[in-house]
Amino acid sequence: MAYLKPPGNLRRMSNRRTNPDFLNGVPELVVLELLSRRAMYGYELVQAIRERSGGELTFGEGAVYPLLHKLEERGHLASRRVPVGGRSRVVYRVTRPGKKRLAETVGEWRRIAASVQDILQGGEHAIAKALAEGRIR
Amino acid sequence: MAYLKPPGNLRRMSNRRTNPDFLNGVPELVVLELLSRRAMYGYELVQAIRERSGGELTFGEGAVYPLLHKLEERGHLASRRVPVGGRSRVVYRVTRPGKKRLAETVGEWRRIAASVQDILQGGEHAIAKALAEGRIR
DNA sequence: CCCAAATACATCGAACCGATAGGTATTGCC
DNA sequence: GGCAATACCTATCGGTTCGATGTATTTGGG
Repeated sequence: MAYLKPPGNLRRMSNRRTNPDFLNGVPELVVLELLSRRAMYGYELVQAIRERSGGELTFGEGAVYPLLHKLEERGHLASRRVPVGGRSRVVYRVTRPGKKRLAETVGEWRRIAASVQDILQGGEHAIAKALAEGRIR
Repeated sequence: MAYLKPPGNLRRMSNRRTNPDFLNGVPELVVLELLSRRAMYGYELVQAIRERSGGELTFGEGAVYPLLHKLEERGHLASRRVPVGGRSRVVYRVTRPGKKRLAETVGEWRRIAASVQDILQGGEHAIAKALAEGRIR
């Protein structure tokens, strides 16, 4: 069954069904961050993301499971099967390379978020800073 | 000619060439924001984005021009040709619907950025806030 | 004891988006 | 003339998210 967004939230106005604005790369960042604190299985992760973001971020299973597989392939995650009452859970944890990747990703996010913030505030200080550092001339 | 990122920045480790992380929707947001302050032509906009973001955001012509056309098609921008010394510039300004769109986009950005920030800081207050507002249970 | 709901895993394709690479043409400077 | 900078534009490619869909087990209400 599909997970509905909380009732208060209006659906994205354009009837877009893919790649919503600003969410590119966010699932990976969030998954790595949450798993770096505690090993979890896929379904648990889906719930955790929604709860942790106060319902703002809701990545369904269709987004999370393929991502977990991809991250494991790349060596950023490792999994082990845990039998729980006749049912089998696949629990993921972040590997050392995964933690490195997470650190890089967080840095990238912060830099971009700061840049966008600067532009939205019409700030001139970004320009002054860049000039001082010789990044632009 | 392609625009190179500043020398200090390490290139994205995976040899990705398209749709880098976290930049989805950002070009549109930035273009609307900058044009809402001052009408500009395409080439000018490309420079302005780089300068305003201190070299962090560099959207080349190949990203900006198609975006301008798309936004004009949707009625968010209007253009007029201005001949300048035998050369012709296409100057864009934000329409009223465009300003509405900008406001919505800024709101969306802020909400998502705040959510990601919360998760990165391991904050529990997002959960408490959502509980108080009944967004999750 | 039956059935609905929740749990748990998983795949696939549609639609979309940014950027590289390519192209044309003019202007100004040395 | 040669070259950089200005100014515009498009085709195409790779990569991404998410809805739809499917299977199977456990739990709880009546």
